[in-house]
Amino acid sequence: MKKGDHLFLVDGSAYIFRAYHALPPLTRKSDGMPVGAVAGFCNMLWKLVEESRDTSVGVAPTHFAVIMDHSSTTFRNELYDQYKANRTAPPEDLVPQFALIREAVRAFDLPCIEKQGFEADDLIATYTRLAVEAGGDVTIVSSDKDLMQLVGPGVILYDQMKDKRLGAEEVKEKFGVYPEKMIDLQALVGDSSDNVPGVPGIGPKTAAELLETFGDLETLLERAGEIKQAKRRENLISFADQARLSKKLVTLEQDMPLDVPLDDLFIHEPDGDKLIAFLKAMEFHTLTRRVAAKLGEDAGAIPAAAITVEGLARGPDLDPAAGAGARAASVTNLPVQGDAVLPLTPAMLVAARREAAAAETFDRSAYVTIRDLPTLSAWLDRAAETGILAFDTETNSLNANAADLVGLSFAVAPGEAAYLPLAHVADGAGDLLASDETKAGVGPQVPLGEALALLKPVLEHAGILKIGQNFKYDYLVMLRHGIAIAPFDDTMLISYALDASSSLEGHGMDELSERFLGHKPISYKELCGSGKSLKALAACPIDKVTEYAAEDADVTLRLWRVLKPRLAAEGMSSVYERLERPLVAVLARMEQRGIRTDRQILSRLSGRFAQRAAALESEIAEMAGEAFNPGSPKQLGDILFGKLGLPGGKKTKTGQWSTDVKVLEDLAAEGHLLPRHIVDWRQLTKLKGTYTDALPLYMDREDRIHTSFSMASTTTGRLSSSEPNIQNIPVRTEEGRAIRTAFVAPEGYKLLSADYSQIELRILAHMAEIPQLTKAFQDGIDIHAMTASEMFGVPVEGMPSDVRRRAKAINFGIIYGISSFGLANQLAIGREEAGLYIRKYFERFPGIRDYMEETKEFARRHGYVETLFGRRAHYPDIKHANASVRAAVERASINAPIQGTAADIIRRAMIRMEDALAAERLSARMLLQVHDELVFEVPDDEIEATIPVVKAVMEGAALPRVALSVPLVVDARAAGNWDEAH
DNA sequence: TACAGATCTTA
DNA sequence: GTAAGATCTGTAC
Repeated sequence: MKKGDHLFLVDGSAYIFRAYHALPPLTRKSDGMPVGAVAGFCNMLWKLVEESRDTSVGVAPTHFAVIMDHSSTTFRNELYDQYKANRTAPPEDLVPQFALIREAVRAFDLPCIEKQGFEADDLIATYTRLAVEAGGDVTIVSSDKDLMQLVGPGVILYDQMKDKRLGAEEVKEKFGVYPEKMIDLQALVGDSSDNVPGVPGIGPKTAAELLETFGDLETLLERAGEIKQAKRRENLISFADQARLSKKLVTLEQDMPLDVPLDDLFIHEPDGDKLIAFLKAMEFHTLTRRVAAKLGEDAGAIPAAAITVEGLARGPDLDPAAGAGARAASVTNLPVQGDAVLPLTPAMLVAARREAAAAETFDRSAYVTIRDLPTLSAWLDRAAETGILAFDTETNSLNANAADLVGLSFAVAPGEAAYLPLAHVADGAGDLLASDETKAGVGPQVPLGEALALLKPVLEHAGILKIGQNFKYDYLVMLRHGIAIAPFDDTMLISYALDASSSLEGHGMDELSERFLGHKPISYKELCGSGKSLKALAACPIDKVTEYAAEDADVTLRLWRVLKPRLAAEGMSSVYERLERPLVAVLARMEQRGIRTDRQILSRLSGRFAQRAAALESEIAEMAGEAFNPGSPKQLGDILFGKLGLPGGKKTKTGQWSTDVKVLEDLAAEGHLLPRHIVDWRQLTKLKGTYTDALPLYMDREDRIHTSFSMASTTTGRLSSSEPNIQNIPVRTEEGRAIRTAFVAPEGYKLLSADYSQIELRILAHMAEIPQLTKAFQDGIDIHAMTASEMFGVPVEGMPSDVRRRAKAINFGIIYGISSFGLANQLAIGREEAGLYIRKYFERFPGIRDYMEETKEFARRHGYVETLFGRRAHYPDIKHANASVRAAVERASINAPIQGTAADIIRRAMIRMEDALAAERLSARMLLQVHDELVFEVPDDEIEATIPVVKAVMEGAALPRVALSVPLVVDARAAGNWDEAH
């Protein structure tokens, strides 16, 4: 080993367990021997060997070894007899595979190193030290945090599964300390899986914070008395020795005796025959083919090695003289396609697809630019052959309602993708003076009309599945060209049905690609720039756009191959097929229609708001004694609590004075006029800035506003609305409600608003099976008054409005996963009183408490909760160590099934609505959805006939899948504008 | 120019 | 106490 050399150390034991648990059980066909972990191990090792030879990715190794654990007892057990005592024995079908895996490493001609009494980590630590001392670099292939202490100059950790390299900075980012402090951090935190005790009550965040403050473990333990938090201080003092013991346990031995010297890990010439013989014996057909192709060997000519369980029991036949490594002289680049063995179960298909996706690479230079009709035609024929066409539109705008097509991209198989430019112009040709010659400067393009004529039958062909990412956009763009795409799949929605979660990332293509394909696609920014340097897509060079656009289609197709089988494997097909996919076209049409808006009303309101705000502003300045920006919480805080010396209450988490409405209202209640004015000023400027000034900017030539609904941005299944958000148009105050009068129906039409009454409480009554609530809903009784009557013993007749108000707040609180803190806030009462109310409520309705506990338990057991229709919301943080974080996640998990079931129900209503209206020959058009409300545009003379149809569809939307024990009630009203209809 | 934080709007 | 999105300010780049 010398300077410039590079040692790869594979943490073999970790590899085995990951391979075993990540993959479904697999047995050798011929004799049923379990080989799943062996298969996973070989695939990962082969991939690593292949990748590491690609010097463009990293530095090619000169030395290479696979390190294994030898046995379960090590020198650490002498330090602490409980070390790793809680480890369970490895699974029965994994045990025989250990020997096979050692055999596999030898087949790869790589040294397989282990030593009695030491862990693999100690061997890794020792080899690492020696290599660094010799001037070499080290890559440790593992993601185990126990190894992070070794990271430093020349030493990195490589997580092969995630394709992540960890240096000192990444360790710091992950754990808050640099690698040299990792030992101290682990000593404090402990490790439950290794039974390292640590200090109770100290987790990674606290440990990093303490080490930041005190420097190192010893100093911290000596000065523990200075710590403010009582519990933490006590624990650090009484468990100091336990922390010191933990430190010994987690410290890796860097100077253990070695049987194989470092220099013997040098990579030799390969012996492909031996590897192929082994792989054939294991009956890993795909990998055998892949390896043979890469090494230029004829697999058929090589006999399988004789490997049997019995043979292994006698001890493997060692051949230390054999060469090493798998270095090919000629590298062929045959993509491996298809599933080698027909998978037998959905889970196996998922695993096979995931494995295939991880192995496939991206070659942007293979993408094709389609410049003539025959080429386009050939691509569409290919789509007809495969039955699959991943498809993406490239446009000049993010707004699908206004976007013009610039080009289309297609993929028919992984790596087989093309771009069809349709409306590209030479750079600088955007202005009116551009001549035809300038436009011709980008080369020939298929005329739009001819391209669409060829595409339409394919995009509407029942035998060809179109695949998109965020397909509503592409659907809408093509709809505007007279093409209604069918059938289709949407990878964004598949991902959403599978993985909706508040803490996981979103479902955008770039994120999904990195998560599932380990590939980072070209970003729009890289292609077109951003900000000032932003260039129109149509003006970007076609060869660059080809790489970008074809890659998007390619990525979409590969994502579909990985994600689609998961639906069946995880039981989520019906959510996707009944609640997600059918809504795409419905929403696309709603967005396309838009809602008519009265520009004059908005402008009059803007004027009125401006005038009143200006008057307030001058009064505010006068009272403050100086002009300042009332819209700046910072300046306002300084004036109120600094200059004027008013009693300031709360501070925000950034240390600023809080000036939110509650603080200001409290001050106003004490008789201060300035805060009152600020509150009024804020309301006026809010209404003006967010609504009356902003809405006209979204109006089209027909005075209609087209919002964009997002189907995949909530955890619960609700939709969201943006640009503009029509789901938060004011309604509570009179001034705010005036804005709703600007949403109108055109001449000869009315707006019809239909909303579910108390849908979430009804769902709660059903799900928690509360007899009193169910009965009240069945009898049509005022539910809040009934609750108040039960709780406070007040008769419903002549009930004071304040008693009902309190009960109403509690009912809502229950849906939100009640806490005494929240209820106290809502009702402006003390925490104790709020807690009393809650206890009283649970006494009256014990079923609700049971339901809440059961929901939390379900979430803890599964990591997700479910709606009545099977939609899942994932909460991976349900067992979070921080109690307040955990409580927040618990509340969310209580709310999600209720909110989500309501969302599912209105989705079902929307999906059925158009057909139901058409069946009655009604021409009502659905325009908006606001969580529990649908807004329609209805011809004057059809209103009477439409209302019962709309109500019937909405009230029956849970059926037949779910028969609720309570009725769903819908209130519907029609008027000239949204305010009066609502 | 980009982003986080505070605030406010809805169901 | 649940679920969202928009706007404005202030600061970092």
